[in-house]
Order: sequence, then C-alpha cells, then structure tokens
Amino acid sequence: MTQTAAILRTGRKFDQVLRGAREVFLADGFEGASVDDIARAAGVSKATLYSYFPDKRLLFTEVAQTECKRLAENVISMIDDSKPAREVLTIAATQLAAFLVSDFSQQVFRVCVAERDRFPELGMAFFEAGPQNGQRHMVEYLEKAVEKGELAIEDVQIAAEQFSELCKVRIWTKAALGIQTSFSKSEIDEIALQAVDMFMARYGV
Amino acid sequence: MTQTAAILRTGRKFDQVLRGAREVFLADGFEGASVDDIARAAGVSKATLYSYFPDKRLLFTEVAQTECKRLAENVISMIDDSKPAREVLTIAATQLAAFLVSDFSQQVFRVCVAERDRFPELGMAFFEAGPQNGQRHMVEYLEKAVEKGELAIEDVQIAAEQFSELCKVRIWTKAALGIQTSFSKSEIDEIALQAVDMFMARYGV
DNA sequence: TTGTATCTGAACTGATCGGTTTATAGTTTG
DNA sequence: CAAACTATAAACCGATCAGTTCAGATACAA
Repeated sequence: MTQTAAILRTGRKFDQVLRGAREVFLADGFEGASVDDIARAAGVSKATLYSYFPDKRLLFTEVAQTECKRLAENVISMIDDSKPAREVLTIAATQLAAFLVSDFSQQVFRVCVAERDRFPELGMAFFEAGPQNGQRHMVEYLEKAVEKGELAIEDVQIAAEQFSELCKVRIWTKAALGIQTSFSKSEIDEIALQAVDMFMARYGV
Repeated sequence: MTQTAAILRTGRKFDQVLRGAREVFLADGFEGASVDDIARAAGVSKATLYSYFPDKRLLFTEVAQTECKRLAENVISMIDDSKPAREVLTIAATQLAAFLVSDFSQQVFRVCVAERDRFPELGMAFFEAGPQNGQRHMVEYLEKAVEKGELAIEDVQIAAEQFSELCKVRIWTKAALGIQTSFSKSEIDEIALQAVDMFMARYGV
C-alpha cells in the first residue's frame, strides 16, 4: 500500500516529474491528461518519465496520495480552545468555508469524483485525509466544550458533520459545478456567521 | 440555447437513440462513453445515430438537458402546506435526502463535475434545474409558514439553502466519493430528523 | 410492382494516446 | 581518458475513437 510498486524515488528528476504530473492531473483529470503533456509540463522527456514511473496509473496514484497528505496537514490547527465557543466556531467556520471552495480543495475533489470508478480507493483516501480527519478534530473540540458546559450536544459526531456541512451553504455547490469560482471575504464571512448562528441556536446553552 | 443546433427531433429512432445515450453517458461520463457503445445500447447503427445528431457533444448536451428537466419535476410536489411546519419539513427532508443520494442524482452530478471544463454551461443548467429550482419551492413554502407565524426567519433564501445542505449531512459526500452507495431507510430518517431538529431550533417560534 | 425514404453493418480515415525503442549526448566517477 | 550512468528527442507501434462512406436491406406508399 505504501510502496505501490517499483517506483524509483531517487534520481534528480523525480520531484520534477511529480510536480508536472500534479499540475496536469489536477487540471485535466486522469483521462484528460496525456503523458506527453505531463512530460512537457515537467520539463522532462517522456522516456525519462517512464524510467521513474512504470505507467500512467501509478504516476497518478502517487500524485493523489501526496495531495491527500498535504490536505490532511492543511486541515489541522484550525481550533483553539481557550476562547469562548462562539468565537472559536466562527474562526473555524470562516477558515473551513474558505478552504472548501479553494482551488486546491475543489480540484482534488473533482478528480476523486470523476475518477471514482477507475480508482475506487482514491475517494476513500481523500475522505479519510480530508473530511473525516477534519471532523475528528472538531469532535475533540466539541467534547471539551460540552465538558466545560459551553455547549449542549447529545451526539457530537453528527454535530461536527452538521457544522462542516453548514459551512458549504451557498458557496460549495456553485464552486463544484464551476458556476462561481472565486468568493469574496464578505461572502465567506456571511456563510460562516449563518453557520455559527444556526449551530449555536441548536447546541448553545 | 433551447435549440442548440440542427437536431432532427422527428424520426422513428430519435427517442431510441436518446435513451441509449442516456444510459451510457450516465454510466460512463462523456469521455468514457464511446459512440459505438451508445449505438449498440440504443439498438441502432452508428450511421443512424449520426443522422439524428451531428456530433457527440450535441448528443450529450441533449441528454443532459432532458435529465435536468426530469430532475426538476421530481423535486416539485414534495411540499404540502396544510400540515404543521415540523411535519412538512420532516417529509421534505426525508424525500430530499433520499433523492440526493439516489443513483440518478449522483450520476448526473458526477458527470457535471467531471465534464465541467468541457461543458461549462452544463453545470449551470443542472444547477438551475436541480438545486435552484428545488430551493425556489422551499422559499415559497417558508414564506407562507412565516406569514402564518409558524416560523421566524429573517432571510428565507439562506434558510432554504441551509435546509437542503443539512439533508446532505453524513450521506452525501460518501455517496459522491463512492464510499457508500446505498443507504437504509433508517439512515435517511436519522439525517432528516437531525436536519429538522436543527432547523426548528434555529427558526422555530 | 415500383419508387422512396430510412436503416444497417461494415469498412475506412485521420487523429490521439499510452507505451517502447533507438541512437545520441551529457555527466559522474575512478 | 574511459566506463557507467542518466537524460534526450524523435520515431514508432498498436489500440481506441469520432466521424464518414457506401452498398445493400427493410419498410412502406402509390
């Protein structure tokens, strides 16, 4: 699983190839990206590319795994206990909403959905690294807040899921369908505010 | 826009072609579907197919538009005033949640996302026929409920969007990523219940 | 029966793409 | 310098696919 197959991870041009592949795959998906395009984007000959990666699929999964790891790291550290719940949630909602409609997040999601049948394990990897990972942190925070008596939640798991879902309102679907691709700070803030208002109405003390 | 180009809508085999195209496109996406496959699925020769549709793109957009219209019709009539708000919302939430994770809805969404760059107008058509159309009905209902004093909502538009978003909690992302493709009635009911609970906590009188 | 329109199947074109090979040239190391 | 390694460009192969062509089959109307 960790070492999918015989991939030379050494060599001067390895990272260069990977960067080119990342760029083209995220832009065009798996089928849409031609190996020639990738080689060109990487500034490397096709033969060199094939000396590092035995085939296109393996190159793709390598890129996808790397991206999922980056995603996981990005999600962490959105939460800071000490402050009052409403404030913490507002900050988290704002950052989450902004992240959810970011180019990066959208491209990864798009490739996962588009390539779902060709790479069934990809959706799972993305889900664990992204949504599930973020929700785990959220659950931890909510539990502490409940202990402190700041919130009253029966089912913290579903509360966490509802919270992240509320951060998608109005903006996420539009981004996913390509209807609107950039969002102003005030649009984001408005959604975050509405999300927190609803969350606190339900779970506030 | 309505009449994308020269398409013969008459002829014995027109609907037959369209049905075959629907089947294959929804299953395989745009690139994944070969014209030969479509012709075979439609029980028609490729020459006949091309006598109705000048090219593959046009055939695809025709299918997509037709599907979006069907989608719109399905969304309507989920709402019945006379009953108390909580009951109406629960029924609507249950039906909406079930619809959102249905094979049909998922496949259409998937193709829209995957083919976003190739057909920018497709996402828009889907959005208008699906989410936006459904929300328009929801807004109408919410306005009446506010008038009757059953609900207290400042911004009915965002309330409607929050409502449909809450119906996706836990199930929708999993379905989109192919992690879980079928959902039990009790899973759906649980999500609907949680959605209504939260909605009523925020907007109930 | 004859004429007309539609449909069929199969072959074909031209283009793209994944993947391989080859002949060549630069770089490193001893 | 020479051997070993690494990279390159370009040609090439086999497969797939969109779209065309065409000779003949089918159906139907006068």
